Amino acid sequence: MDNQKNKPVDSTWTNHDRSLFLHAVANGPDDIAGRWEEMANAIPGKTPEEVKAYYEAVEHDLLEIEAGRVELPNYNDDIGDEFVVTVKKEDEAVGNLDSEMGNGTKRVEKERKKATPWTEEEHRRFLQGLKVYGKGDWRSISRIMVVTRTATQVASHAQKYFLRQASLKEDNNKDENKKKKKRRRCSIHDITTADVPVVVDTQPSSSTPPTSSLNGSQGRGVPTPTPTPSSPHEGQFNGIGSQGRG
DNA sequence: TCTTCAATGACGGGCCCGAC
DNA sequence: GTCGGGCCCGTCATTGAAGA
Repeated sequence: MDNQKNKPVDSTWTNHDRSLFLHAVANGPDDIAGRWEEMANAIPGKTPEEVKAYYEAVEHDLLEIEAGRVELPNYNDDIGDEFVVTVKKEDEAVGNLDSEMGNGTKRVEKERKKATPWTEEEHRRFLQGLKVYGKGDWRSISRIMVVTRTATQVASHAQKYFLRQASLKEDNNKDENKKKKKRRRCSIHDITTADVPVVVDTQPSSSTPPTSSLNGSQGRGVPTPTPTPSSPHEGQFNGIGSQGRG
C-alpha cells in the first residue's frame, strides 16, 4: 500500500464522495484498525483500501503544498468546494464579505462579518494543530488542520483559548467559595490539548491520519471536561456549534 | 517592502439572576 | 412564570512590531 502514497488524488472521486470522505474523517473512529472500514461504510461504492489510498494521497498533496513543492491554483475558491462546504453556505448567507474585501474593492459601508462560532470539531482540530505545529504557527494550523479558518482566525481563537486557560488556572488557585462565586460558563475552550491526543506525524512517510481521533468515539455531544461543577449548565457548550447565536 | 504574528478593543448575542 | 438588566463569552477588525 505504501506505493500508493505518491499517487495523485484519485479523480474518480466525485465531489459528493469527497464530502462524505471529509465527513467521515471528521467523525471517524479513534482506533486506527477499524477506521478505514468505518469510513468506507460511510462512502457508498468505496472500499476501505480505496478510502485509505485516497486519504494518503490527500495527505501527501497537503504535505507537498505545505512544503511549497506544489503551485496552488487559486485556492481561495477551490478549497471551498471540498473542505468548507458548510462554511461556504454560511458565507453566502452573509453576502460573502470576504471575497468582496479580497478583491480590493473597498466596501462603502463597512459591515461587520457575521461571527461563525467555532465548532467542537474545529476546536479539536485546532488543538491537534497546536500540538503538532506548536504555538505561533497559525498558518500551518489553518492550512492543514483547520482548513475552514484563516490564520488570523486561528490566531485570534488561540488567544482566547490561552486566556481561558490562564483564567482557569487562576481560579484553581482560589478557594472553593470564591470559585463558586465566579460565574463561569462552559466554553469550547474548556477542551484542552490534554483531551486531544496527537495523531499527526508531519513526516510524509507516515500514514497516520491527521484527524483520526477527532471526535472519535465521543462523537458529538457532551464534552469531556466540565471544569465548573457549580455551573447549572453542565455540558452547555455542547450546543455551541449547533445552537449558533441567532 | 511585504508578510506574518501578537495585542487590543469593539461588537453581537446568549445566559444568569433578581425583581415583579 | 416572565421580564429586563447586567455579565460573560466568542468572533471580528484594526494596528503596530518583527522578521524575511
